[in-house]
Amino acid sequence: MSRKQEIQNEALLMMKEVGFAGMTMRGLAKKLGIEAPSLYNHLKSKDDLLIEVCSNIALQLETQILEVNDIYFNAIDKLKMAIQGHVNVLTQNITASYVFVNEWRFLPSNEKELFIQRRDKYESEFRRILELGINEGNLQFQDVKITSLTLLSALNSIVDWFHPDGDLSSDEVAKQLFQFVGSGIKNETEIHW
Amino acid sequence: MSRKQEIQNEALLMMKEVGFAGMTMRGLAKKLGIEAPSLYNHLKSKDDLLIEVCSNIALQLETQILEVNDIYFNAIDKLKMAIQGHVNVLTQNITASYVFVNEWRFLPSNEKELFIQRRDKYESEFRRILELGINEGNLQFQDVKITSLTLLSALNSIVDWFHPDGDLSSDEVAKQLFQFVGSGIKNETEIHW
DNA sequence: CCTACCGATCGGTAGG
DNA sequence: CCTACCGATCGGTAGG
Repeated sequence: MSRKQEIQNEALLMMKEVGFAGMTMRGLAKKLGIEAPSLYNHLKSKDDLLIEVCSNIALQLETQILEVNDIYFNAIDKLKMAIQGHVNVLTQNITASYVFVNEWRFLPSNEKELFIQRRDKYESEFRRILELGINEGNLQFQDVKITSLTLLSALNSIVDWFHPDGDLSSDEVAKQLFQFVGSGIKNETEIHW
Repeated sequence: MSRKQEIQNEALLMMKEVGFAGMTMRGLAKKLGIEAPSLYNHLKSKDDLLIEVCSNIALQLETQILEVNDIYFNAIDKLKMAIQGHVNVLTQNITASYVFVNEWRFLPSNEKELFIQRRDKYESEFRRILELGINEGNLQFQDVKITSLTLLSALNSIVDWFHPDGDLSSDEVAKQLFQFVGSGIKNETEIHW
């Protein structure tokens, strides 16, 4: 692992623990056993550490959803795949994903705007799947936009509790989250608000 | 509105915009048209501003869930009420709730520990409802703990997009979120993972 | 509510 | 990767 990656990894742990604003370059250097100015031989600013992790996770998520939407499948299967893919990216980079979810809003303004655009695009790809399911007659939602936002937040919430060495695999988590969208209440039960 | 409340309100807006760590007492004072040291006639520390908003929202949520669990009702109705109550508290204090959801982890350590305890208690009250529903035979979940965590995150995500002057009322949002838990996928649809 | 000010700490640079 | 250091800014206090 290169020195730069070591720094990135340590920075991730620190950003998760105290937030991006709470992380100091001196504190980061200390954890690595070097002096703060030495960090700047490997990166050009503190902001860079946040930018790298956010765009890294974003790229993985984007790649995954585009693959799903490129395939000719029905919406239910696409939804499964999209959820599975999303959960996989997050669980395989659990610390980075925690920072991605919780600290992206502290990106410098230019990168923040770009990030928001990418996030909105990603959300719209998810929404496309839900809309396909409605057209196919297999899904029904009052408001697709709210549903997609809520679904993504539900998926992202795994960064708060998932442990890679726990008893649940990424696929098992994905399965549960998929079922959460549609089968919590048994079919026999009458639902009137 | 008292001076202290004016300061709290302005602090909320600023914490939402730049985060608790990003908010400075000088910046806050400037928005209020006074000098930074003057703030300390109304509060004793910057931390106090965060503590107050977090415990304020927490108390409202606790009061509400205990009411629901005190009533003799079936789980489906309780779940509706709990969701409705949660959504109501958040929508009626939308900026404070945003800070509550996103900034509680920057509470000073003593208050943070207390907060986590209260949050866990709240989550367990929600879980009780889900477990009641399972016992009644109207609800089914693979893992109740994960479901309750996911559900609460889904509910909390409204702080990201809800606008009090938008076209959706608090009750309409609650209704949609309730349906999200259990009726996204039509009953006729075969679900096999 | 103000002026004057404190010690501490920040991200980052110069130069080697 | 280091020492030496910069200007800027932080939360907060003293005293009125």
